[in-house]
Amino acid sequence: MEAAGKMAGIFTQLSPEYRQQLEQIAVEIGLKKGQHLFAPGDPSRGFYVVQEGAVRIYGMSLQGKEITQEIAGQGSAFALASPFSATYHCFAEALADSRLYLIKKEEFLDLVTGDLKFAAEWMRLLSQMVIQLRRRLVDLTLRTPKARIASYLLLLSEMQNSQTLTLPVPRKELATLLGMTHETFYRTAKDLENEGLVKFSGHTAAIMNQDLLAQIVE
Amino acid sequence: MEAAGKMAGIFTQLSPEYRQQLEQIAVEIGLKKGQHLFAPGDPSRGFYVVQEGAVRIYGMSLQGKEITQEIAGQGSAFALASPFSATYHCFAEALADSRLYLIKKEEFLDLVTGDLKFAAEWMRLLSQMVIQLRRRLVDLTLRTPKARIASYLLLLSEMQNSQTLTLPVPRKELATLLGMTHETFYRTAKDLENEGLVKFSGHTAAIMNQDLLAQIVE
DNA sequence: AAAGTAATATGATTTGAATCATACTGAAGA
DNA sequence: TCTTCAGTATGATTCAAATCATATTACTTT
Repeated sequence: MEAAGKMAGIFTQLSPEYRQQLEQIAVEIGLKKGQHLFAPGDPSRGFYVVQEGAVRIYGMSLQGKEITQEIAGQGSAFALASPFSATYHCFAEALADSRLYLIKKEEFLDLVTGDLKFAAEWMRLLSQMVIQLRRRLVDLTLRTPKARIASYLLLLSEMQNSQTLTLPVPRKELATLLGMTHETFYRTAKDLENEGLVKFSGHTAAIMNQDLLAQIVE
Repeated sequence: MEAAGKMAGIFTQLSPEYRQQLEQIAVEIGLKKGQHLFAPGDPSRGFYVVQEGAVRIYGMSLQGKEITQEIAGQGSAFALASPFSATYHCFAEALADSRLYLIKKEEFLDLVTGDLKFAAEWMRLLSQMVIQLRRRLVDLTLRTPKARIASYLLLLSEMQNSQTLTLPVPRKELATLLGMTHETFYRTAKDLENEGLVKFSGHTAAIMNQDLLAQIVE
């Protein structure tokens, strides 16, 4: 497993102590780009941590429309709720050739249900996921595409602690994460550029005016 | 606290054993219709169980647009993630004169972090909340208003185990729960009526054609 | 019973984002 | 190197739902 500094997402908040315990039982898994790891209804094997590459978690309507729920890059964990569920409830697909750790549900449950402090940390972690998901729900339903993009850029800036951001995936993918079509994303991103707030270039983005960007979020 | 049969929502799944323990530490609280229980940023006191009445949990954009996240009726618990958080993150408002139980976070944490089985159940509960929230997110972004209404009616039917449903709140309120304006709700509901799938009347709804309704969801 | 308010209901209009269409660009593969 | 394909970019059009406006009906409350 990566050093804490390379961990991304909420999973970071777990104590090193317990991350080490998980490391003990982690099983390595390889995935080719485009390969699916699981789909709704598949029996849950456990949760995953991305060692290398990136995995997209998404839901789909029966008409085939998709919404990306999460993009798990290096160090991120996903399907964290699955050890307590019989099946997976969404799709997971490798966005690039990837190496993952699988933490098998049975072994994980043995650990977490046998250690009060570990359990307490895991409850905190799940609670934070609930709170973040609620926030996301409010964002997607109440905010404009422009505000969602601005908000996401500021989030990245905070996570990477820099005004120059490395986008975890092609911009095309960001669109579906932010609940819009890629056309809308490109157009709106261009608007932000024209207003001098950001500058996109390849898989990076530079925040030119943080204050104005924050204003758009509100 | 009510008998298990009167409990609604995910909280029901907690063992009676632990519900009893919570009952020991529950503090009764009264709320007048329209009164606010908490707002984003307020220090979290713990979570609540509705004994009588109904509470609406909602988020708000800075422009004042609202999205109802949850309507907690008799027997439902809300703010279940709050014991692990310093503050509340949304609004809670009484939809009617209500009596609630407050389960204070400190006492709850003492209980849950001191009993491995209780902790395990609570982790399962939080995991299910995560899964349900994800499903809701997919629904709100991918499904049409019509499908969302149909889906909700079927959910109610399942929960109440009947084709004749008691709506927990005025239809007006359901609209914001389902992520649409009340105008859209009334119109779309009327469409469903005209197609002979449901029949609304006051605070009840009758499912006339379950199969067709299920077809619309898909 | 009257008055006032909240909920239900619908019509007309606007609008923001999806959709459809097409083109350009740059990276990866043959 | 040439080809192919994925990603980026924009224009034109459509469309569903929000918004604005206004009634009507059903509850409270006095």
